[in-house]
Amino acid sequence: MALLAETPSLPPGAQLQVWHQVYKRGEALFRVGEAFVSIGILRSGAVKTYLQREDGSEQVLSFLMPGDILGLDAIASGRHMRNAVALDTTSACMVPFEGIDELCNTMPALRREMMRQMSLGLVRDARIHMLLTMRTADQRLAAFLLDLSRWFGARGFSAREFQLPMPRADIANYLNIKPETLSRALTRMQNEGLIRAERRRLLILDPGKLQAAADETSDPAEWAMPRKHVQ
Amino acid sequence: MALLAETPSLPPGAQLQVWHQVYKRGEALFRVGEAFVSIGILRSGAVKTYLQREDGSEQVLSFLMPGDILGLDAIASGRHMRNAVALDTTSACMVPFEGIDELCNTMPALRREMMRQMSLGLVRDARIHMLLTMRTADQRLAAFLLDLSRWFGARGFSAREFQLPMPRADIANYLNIKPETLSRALTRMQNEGLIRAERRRLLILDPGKLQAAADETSDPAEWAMPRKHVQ
DNA sequence: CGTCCGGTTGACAAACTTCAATGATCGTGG
DNA sequence: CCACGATCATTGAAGTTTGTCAACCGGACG
Repeated sequence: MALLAETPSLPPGAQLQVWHQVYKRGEALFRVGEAFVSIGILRSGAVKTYLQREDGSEQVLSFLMPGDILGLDAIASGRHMRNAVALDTTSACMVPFEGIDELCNTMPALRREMMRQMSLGLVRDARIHMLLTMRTADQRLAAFLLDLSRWFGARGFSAREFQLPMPRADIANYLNIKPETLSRALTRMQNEGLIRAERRRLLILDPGKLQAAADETSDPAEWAMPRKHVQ
Repeated sequence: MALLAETPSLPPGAQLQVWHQVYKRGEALFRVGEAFVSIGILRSGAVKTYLQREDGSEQVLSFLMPGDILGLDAIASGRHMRNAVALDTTSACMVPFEGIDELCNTMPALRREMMRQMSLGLVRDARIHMLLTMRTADQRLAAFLLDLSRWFGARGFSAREFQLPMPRADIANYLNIKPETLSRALTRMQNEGLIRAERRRLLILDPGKLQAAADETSDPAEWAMPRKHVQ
């Protein structure tokens, strides 16, 4: 998000107080209910966001990687709507929303970029929805690994070999399965030669088969084919 | 969304070409890939949005009710990112996004309202995420019915008795269960006196128990209690 | 009045969770 | 430097939930 990342090309008289902040593994960037003062752009490291259930268990909502923006869902209420903690040493660029809001009045480009980012957030959430509703744990895992792979690939890193930024428990929680199920799915994929996973190192041996595993359908013919009216 | 709903209080010289449109059950408001020209505010009826999977099956992403806004996720790419079809006779107020975008430059209040709406969309998606990751089909169903109930209640309708705007198959798809499972869950809840469901009419007999069913936890003690660093 | 579609029910199979135990790795303090 | 405990990950066996297949029912509609 170039427009938020730097301060050049600001109209004369405008200023945006921006600062960097570093978080150690486990530190909270913000918590549910906290007043919303600034959004953050992740610079390095990784972050997970999550909510607490009534029964006390937690639900991981998203993993954020460098370039991602935190806190946009807090705009409506002025309070943060989810917890965000660093999964590792993480640095973020914090920008007071007050200032952004002001600048949006005089900088149409910034306003459009903000809206674009929020729109992207909605698209991403739909993507997560599709991920969560895949039939089997293996499918979800395959799709998740491919997502990560593409993320790294798109940024010039190896799409074949990378470090998982989060522990198994968080991946399992995110995919809505138990860690045991995740572990079994991983070993299955290893035995079939799709991947190699040891600790946090992940090696994708056969991207094609991994994609096939993500797309796999139980039934050959139709499934829940859109009914009438679809033409 | 008052600011988008009417055209009064526009600055002199501004105009927003707004029109109403009526869709019959099954008609598409828009489809994936279509150029994004206008957002829609649902006036009456109900809409579902969905995406097609690689295997041809569909995944319902959301149900929209009067007051909800359609198409905000299309801003980033300029193309619609999901299909939207009317679940019943539906009227929507269509507003060209071009015009909104222009007006945002001169109407800070409109800009803020747009951002607020998108932010609300992000919050809602997180809510769906929490719904989808509930443990059992019964929990998801209970939570879903309560959501509907609150929606009606908040708008002056009966929170106890209302019409389900969508068929069973769509509810099941949305909750990521099979229609058979949904049917069984419904009969279970009827047998326990929580609800009464026949055809599309839903009667909530015991809201307290229904809420309890949604919150139910298998294990008494801890589950996935947030680990360290949570203080 | 028969057909079609949406919904329900039963029996069985598959996927996932639960409980329990073991192993590996890592940071910390003796 | 090593030992220790804690965390993280893996595995097995048994239990629960959900999916699958097939049949059936009843209202809507032509």
